[in-house]
Amino acid sequence: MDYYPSDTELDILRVLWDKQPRTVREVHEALSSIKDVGYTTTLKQMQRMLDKGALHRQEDGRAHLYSTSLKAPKVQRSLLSRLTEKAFGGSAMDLVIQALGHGDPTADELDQLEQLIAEKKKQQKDG
Amino acid sequence: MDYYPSDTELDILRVLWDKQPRTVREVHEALSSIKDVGYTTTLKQMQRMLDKGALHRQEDGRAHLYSTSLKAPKVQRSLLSRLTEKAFGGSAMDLVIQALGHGDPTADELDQLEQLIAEKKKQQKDG
DNA sequence: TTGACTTTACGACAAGTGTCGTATATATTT
DNA sequence: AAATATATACGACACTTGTCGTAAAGTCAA
Repeated sequence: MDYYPSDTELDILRVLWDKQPRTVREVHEALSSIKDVGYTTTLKQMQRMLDKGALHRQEDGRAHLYSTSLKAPKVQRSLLSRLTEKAFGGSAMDLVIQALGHGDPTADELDQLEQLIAEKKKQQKDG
Repeated sequence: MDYYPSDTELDILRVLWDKQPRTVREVHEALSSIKDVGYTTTLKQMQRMLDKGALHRQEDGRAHLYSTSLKAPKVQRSLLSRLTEKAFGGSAMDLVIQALGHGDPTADELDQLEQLIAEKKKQQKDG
């Protein structure tokens, strides 16, 4: 049911989330800047994602234009909940604390987070 | 270099983190409560983890006692940083916000988190 | 000692993943 | 038109993962 993209698939998804649609060449070039991989490797990976329904495409002359209809937040959430389940015994808070403890958040981010916490607390009081 | 346990490996690690050392039988029984899997499957999985160095073992009569020297927080951190990298474009804060937004934290947990944030802010001011 | 159990050791197999090489068709450039 | 470049389609291969089946060896009760 759920779809948990592999690391390489996520590389491709991130490129498309940044800008869609793109040709294989464009995706490949974006990937090249972060890792060394052959063009046909990227092509194959994208074709497999097409088969799975993670991508779709339209003709563009001799080439193809690929897009994804998967939404980043949704994919992120499913990956997070799997990790929460499997590595943190189901405790999302433990995960948050670990993630926060070893990151290097900016002041703005901390403020943003405080605000989110305040909202959560309010929700509890009200509902 | 880094070791990213698979989901099934994590199932086994969590059992051992809870109590060590254990025999294959014990681990298997713990796993049986959460999923339906054959004894030799668990055995094989543990043998593979032994090969990788994720587990070690000592004789105990005819059976073996398995343990892991991997520490939960360390494994959790490496999984988190991979996810941060691959699914959140490197932003740990985005991950935290997603994780928090869809969890259902208790008041205590929120307090704990606020305290952590306060510490972080203090660190910024001081250092 | 003969079964009945329990354990480990192996080998196997299907899926999925990461990576390419080659072939084929279609432009483009000389 | 011939050579060159570029796209897609395919097939292959090595590895990993999840799952078992079966064999072999050790243990224990009848």
